[in-house]
Amino acid sequence: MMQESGTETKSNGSAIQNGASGGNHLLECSLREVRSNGETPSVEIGAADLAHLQQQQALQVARQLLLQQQQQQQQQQQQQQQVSGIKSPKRNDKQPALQVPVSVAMMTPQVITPQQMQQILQQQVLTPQDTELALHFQQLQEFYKKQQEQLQLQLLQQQHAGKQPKEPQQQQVATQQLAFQQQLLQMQQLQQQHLLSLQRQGLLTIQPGQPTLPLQPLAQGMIPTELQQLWKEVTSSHTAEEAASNNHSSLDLSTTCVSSSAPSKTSLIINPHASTNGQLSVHTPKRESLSHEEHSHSHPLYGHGVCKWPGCEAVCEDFQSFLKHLNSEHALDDRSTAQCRVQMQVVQQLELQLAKDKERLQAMMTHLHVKSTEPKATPQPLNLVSSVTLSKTASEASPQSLPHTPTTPTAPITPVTQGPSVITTTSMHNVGPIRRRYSDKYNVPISSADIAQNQEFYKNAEVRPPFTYASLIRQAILESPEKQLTLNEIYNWFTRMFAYFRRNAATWKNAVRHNLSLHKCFVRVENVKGAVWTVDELEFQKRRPQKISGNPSLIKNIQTSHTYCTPLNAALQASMAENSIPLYTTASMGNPTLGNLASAMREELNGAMEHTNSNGSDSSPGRSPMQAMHPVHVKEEPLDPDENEGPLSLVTTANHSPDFDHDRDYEDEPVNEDIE
DNA sequence: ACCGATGTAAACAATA
DNA sequence: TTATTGTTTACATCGG
Repeated sequence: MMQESGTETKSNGSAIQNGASGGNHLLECSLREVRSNGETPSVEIGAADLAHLQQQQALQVARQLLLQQQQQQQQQQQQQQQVSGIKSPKRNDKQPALQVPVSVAMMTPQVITPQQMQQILQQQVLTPQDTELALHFQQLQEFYKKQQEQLQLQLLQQQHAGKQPKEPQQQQVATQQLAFQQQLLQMQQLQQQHLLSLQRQGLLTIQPGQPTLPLQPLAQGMIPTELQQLWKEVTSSHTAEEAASNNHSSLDLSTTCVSSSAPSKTSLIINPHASTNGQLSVHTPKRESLSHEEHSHSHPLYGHGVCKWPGCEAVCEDFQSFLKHLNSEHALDDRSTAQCRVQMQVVQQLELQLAKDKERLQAMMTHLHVKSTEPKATPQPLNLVSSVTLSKTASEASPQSLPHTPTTPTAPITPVTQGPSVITTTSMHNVGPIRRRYSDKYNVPISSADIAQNQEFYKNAEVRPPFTYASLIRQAILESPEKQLTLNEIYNWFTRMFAYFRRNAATWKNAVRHNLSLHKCFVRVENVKGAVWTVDELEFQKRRPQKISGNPSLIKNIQTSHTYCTPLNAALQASMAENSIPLYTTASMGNPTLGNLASAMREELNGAMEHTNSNGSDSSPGRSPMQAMHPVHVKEEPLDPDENEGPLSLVTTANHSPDFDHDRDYEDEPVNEDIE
């Protein structure tokens, strides 16, 4: 089982990495840019709204055009059937596959209106954390916008080129449709990746009670049955076509080849009325190319010398050749129409998904906003970490009460790990333990919006804290009044402070023990009650001297500085800005009661900010360590019942309050309970 | 490529 | 006997 998990993790991780190099990159970069520039998300979103609205309108027009065209084709088909009666069964089967999705896509304009989005964003006073959420929402929107833009351009291009008759190029149809299918999958992956990034940043949290993954609907439910059927047919016909014309590239089709080898096969793929449209293919650069030229080489369908028509990737030396290629190879025909239909399906589904995500976002923002303003008057339990200002909310009572999206109660926002948690729920079962690396910390915005909020965040969201076990253990010990804790008390601290550690107890407890034994900085001291663990600060500081070796003075500063959060935050922001790391702004870093945070955070960030002037504060024992926490990622636990540890009712500490009895509940929680 | 830090898994022993 | 605690080893991953 373990080996399986490990393997899964590895492969998953690589998959994610590969995906990270995809189209999302630009979006993420731009987002970072926005952040670094300090632009307000509201402005950005407002601009995006306008663009979105325009695109919606254009898209709607395009849809109508296509719809009309399709209707015309349907009529022609009926006429043709009546006259000739020559129809292959497959062809008939194909017809609905191509048309039904179109009608669906056209008739159900389920798009997110800018008004809706703005409503969401304006409904609440944006806290820094909300701002971050808004940014991510914008990021999502940008992604979908690009999708729609591409579709729109395709439609427009077809509209112009459609007046030119064209010859069916069935082989190309098959090939390109297959490639288009791949492109669709790629788009899904992009969305998955995007959602992954959201989740990795803690904006989407694990919700054990919700089975559905964000992307699951996209990969499964989101794909209409008709579309799947179309794909199947495309795939099968592609195979047939390959056998028939394997000597020809998809873009190097001769009329002879098409007419001799593909007629019956193409009928499986494309609308048989293509030839009845009365459109003759004239490979003439059209006037519309002028409009394209206006865009110069920024044509959405052209980039890096390659045609970006879905599934095409034909090499075009220059823009002119691209335009020729576009007009000749992607004229208005059944193939292009079908591709547009598929693309519309894609866009439609993406819109639907966006709507769902938007709802989630709204719920999240509402939840966070409410929580941030939520009165926190609940009496604090007296225990070893009683000094930590903990606000106990109802949601803390049980991991089951984690934030839920009201709109998708059955669709859990999957904790995203480095693995493929966004793929399918079933695949997640095998996702092995994820590794927390420094890079994770860097890539994740620092959620320092509010210490209390962060605490709440990690206490309620099963997001892995971006700290090493050693740092967390140390923090737990330092927070205790006597700077010493039993192992079980350390356990309790973990489960109390992090929802993430309320599951998979066997794993992380083993890690805790392992760290305690491994690191010299943890000293076991025999006590009356047994053994307690203490921290040897010198040893701890010596752990990674190389991290700040570049500037020895930093060590001094770190070890001696008692400036609290604000300077540290400034340093963090500066460093993050230098590293183009998106980060939250700090809302309450200045809270002196939170001074201790730094110790844990600093340890984790030192390595990342070697070049940063360390204004970090020293730890202030007895205070919260959570001054800055980065939602990194959430690990998807393997579904091994053996992972469950029995209730740890060993809390012998007198300070242990009944309020924390739920710690046991966490440990009782089945590891796989949240999955699905 | 190597090494250190880290995380995970597991075996094993001591102890309550 | 069982669970907990503690130690140790092995392996994988990542970044320097």
